Amino acid sequence: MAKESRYWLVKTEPDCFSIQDLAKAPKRTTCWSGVRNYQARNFMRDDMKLGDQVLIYHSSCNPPAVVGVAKVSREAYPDHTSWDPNDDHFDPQSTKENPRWFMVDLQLERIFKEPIPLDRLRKIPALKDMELLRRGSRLSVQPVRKAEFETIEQIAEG
DNA sequence: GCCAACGTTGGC
DNA sequence: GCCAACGTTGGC
Repeated sequence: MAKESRYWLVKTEPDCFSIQDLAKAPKRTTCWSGVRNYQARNFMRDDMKLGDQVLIYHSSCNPPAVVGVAKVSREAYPDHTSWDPNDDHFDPQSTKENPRWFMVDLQLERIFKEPIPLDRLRKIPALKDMELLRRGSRLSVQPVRKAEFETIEQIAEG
């Protein structure tokens, strides 16, 4: 499924980096650094392609919600924050010769007029199999099915 | 390769 | 702040 996915969802804590921060970034673009989970890394490194659409999700906030859409503007390259001893995401086992962690660049497409909160997503039958809604789901980069993406877009457009 | 201990995520 | 669920680590 991941191999064919052209739609994704990434989580971010808005206290740390929000979609509004992305809107203010140069070229409305950011490198998605700091992912330190192998499954999430593999999706970024192996499967995310230029132009793929990415739902932005705000987590650890009230309410947690899907807040907008970005697109992949650069495919995977090594996450340099893993080499910086002063960075929170430093990993001494990642080297420039053999990088362990990767990231993509994301460019903002649009911010939803109304964020779609988690409890609302849970009530939508078409989304019942979303990874995000799975009990205990913690993946910070995850594939989204086309139909799920389109359902969310329709809701966001009112 | 098993699994207990530990650390992290993230909703509530 | 709590805690369930999950991922990683490391001893054996």
